[in-house]
Amino acid sequence: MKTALSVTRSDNFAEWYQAVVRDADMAETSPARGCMVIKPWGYGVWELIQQSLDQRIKATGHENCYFPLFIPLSFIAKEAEHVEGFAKEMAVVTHHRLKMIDGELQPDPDAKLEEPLIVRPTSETIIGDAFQRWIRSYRDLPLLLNQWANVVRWEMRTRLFLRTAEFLWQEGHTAHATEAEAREETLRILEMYREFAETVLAMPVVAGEKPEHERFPGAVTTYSIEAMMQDGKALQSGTSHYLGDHFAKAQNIRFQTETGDWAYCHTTSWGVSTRLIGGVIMTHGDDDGLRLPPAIAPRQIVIVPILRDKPEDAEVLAYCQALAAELSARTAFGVPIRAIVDKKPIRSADKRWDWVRRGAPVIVEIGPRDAAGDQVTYMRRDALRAGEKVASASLPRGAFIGAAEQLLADIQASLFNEAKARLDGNIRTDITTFEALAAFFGPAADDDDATSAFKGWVRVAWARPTGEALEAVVARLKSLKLTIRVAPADQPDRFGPCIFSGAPGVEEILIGRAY
RNA sequence: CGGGGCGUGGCGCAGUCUGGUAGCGCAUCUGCUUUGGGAGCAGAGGGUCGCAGGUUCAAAUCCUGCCGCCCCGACCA
Repeated sequence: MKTALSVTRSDNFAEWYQAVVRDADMAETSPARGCMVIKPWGYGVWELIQQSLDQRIKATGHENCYFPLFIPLSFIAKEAEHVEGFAKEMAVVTHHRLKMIDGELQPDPDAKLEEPLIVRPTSETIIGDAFQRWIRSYRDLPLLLNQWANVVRWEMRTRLFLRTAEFLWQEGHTAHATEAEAREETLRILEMYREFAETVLAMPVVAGEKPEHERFPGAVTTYSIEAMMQDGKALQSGTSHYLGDHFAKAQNIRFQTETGDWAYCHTTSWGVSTRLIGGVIMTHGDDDGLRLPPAIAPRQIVIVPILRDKPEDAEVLAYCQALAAELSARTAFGVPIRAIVDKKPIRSADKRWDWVRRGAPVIVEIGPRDAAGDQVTYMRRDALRAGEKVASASLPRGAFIGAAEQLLADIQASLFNEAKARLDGNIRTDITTFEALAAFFGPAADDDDATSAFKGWVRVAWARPTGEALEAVVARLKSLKLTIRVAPADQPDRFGPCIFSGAPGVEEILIGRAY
C-alpha cells in the first residue's frame, strides 16, 4: 500500500517522527543550534492549545503576567538544589556589545557585564523575588500567577518539539499560606492537566507522583502526567510541583499571619510546553502523517474543490465557498467551526494528500456532480482508509452541515478511544520479579532505540527505597534503559512484595522506557 | 564530551576505494494532452560537491584541520 509518508512507524519510529514533523508542515530546525522554527500549521496548533489551557488556568483563579527573559546570575544560585539541577544547561549573557577585532566580529572585551545574565530555564527565582516584595500579609494570599513564555535549556541532544534548546510553555507560580493549600493547588493543576490532555489533545495519560530522584530541582513533591507513545515509550507531558518552603526560605517570601506572627509561604510551580505537540504527533500520527484531534486542528474541515479548467469550475467554487460559510456559522467544542476552501492552484489530488499529511480532521472534496446534486463528499482523517482504498462518504449538503459538529466530536472521541485502548492494554501488571522485568523488556545492549519492538509499561509494587538503595534501583533499571515514570494516583489498599528487594511493598509504580 | 554514520541543485541519493573537470529520481517552470483524484509526453532552469589549507598538470574523489547534522550513550519538560 502506498502511504503518504516515505517512512512508516514500523520501519523506524524516530525517522517516521521526523518525517511527520516535516511533511505535516509543523516545524523545522533553525540555523540556531538546537532550536526550531515553528511553522504556521504547527504554531496554529500551539495557539489552540494556549487558548483552551489559558481558559482553564483563568477559570481556576490564576492571572497572567510577564517576567523578563533574563535573570541575574545571582538569583539562580539562591536555592541549592535548584542551581545544581540547572547549572549545567544554562545560556549566559556576558557582554552587551560587539566589536570588530582582527576582522572578526566578537564580544567587546570592554563591554563585559558586571553581573552576567542567564536566559531563564524556568522562572522560580525571578518570580520568587517579586513574591518576596508583593507578599506582606495573609490577605495577599494565595497569589496565583501564570505566564506564557519561552525558556532556554542548553540540552545536549535535541529533537523537534520533544526537546529543543528553546521551547514555549506556560509556567504557573503560586504562593500559599499553608502546606495544605499549596498541596491542594498542586493536585488541582495536575488534574487540570490530565483533563486538558485527555479532552483537548485526546491524549490519555496516567497522572501520578514522581519518585524522589526524578523531582524538579528544589521541589518537595513532583507530579506529572505521562502519556504512552506509539512506540511504547513514555512522554512526560506536564508537571506540577509542590515546592514546600524551600524557595520561600531561600528568597525570604514571608507574610504576617492573622495573629501577627511571621510565616514562610508554601509555593508551587507547574508547566506544560510545546512538547505536548510532540506527544500529539506520536499519539495520533499514522503512516499517512499527522492526525490532529479536531479541538486543536487549525483547520477542522478543509474543502478541496475539484477544478478542471471548465466553465462549471465557477459553480463548484461558489458552492464550496457557501459551504465553508455555512460551516463557519456553526460551532464545535463551543467555538465556531474552522472551515476553509483550499483554492491553491495545484492539483486537487495533491491538495488532498497535503491535508492528509497535515492531519486535517475532515477533508471534503467537491466536484461538479456534488455541486449539482447539492451533496458533500468527505473523508475522515481518523479513518482514512478502508483496506487499500481511501474511504469517502457522501451526504446531502444540509445533512452534512447539521452533522458537522457531531462528526468532529466523533473524530475527537475516536482518536482518544484508540489511544486509550493502547495505553490501558499495554500496562502489564503480572510481572513480579526483576528477572521477569528484564526478560520482558529484553537486553538494552543490542536494542536499537528507533526500531525496538513495542513494549509498553509495567506496573509493579516497590518498597520506595531512598538514598543508596534508591540509587542502586535506578542503576539496575538503567542497565535495561528503564525508568520509573510515576506512582499512579490510584493506588490499591494492599501491595505485593517489592520487585527490587522482596521487602513488603508500599506503593505501585509504572516502569517503562521514556523520551 | 565519548562511539558510529553522514554532509553533492529545493528534497532523496549515486559518483569517492581505482583523481580527468557533476549525474539520477522526485520537486520547480513552459507547452500540449489528460481530468472524481497523489497523471502522460516534450522541453527548460537550478549545484564554487560543508568550510579552510595541502598534494597534483588536474581534486567531489587523496592528505590535514575545522564546522555542522543524524543515531547510540552521559543530561533533560
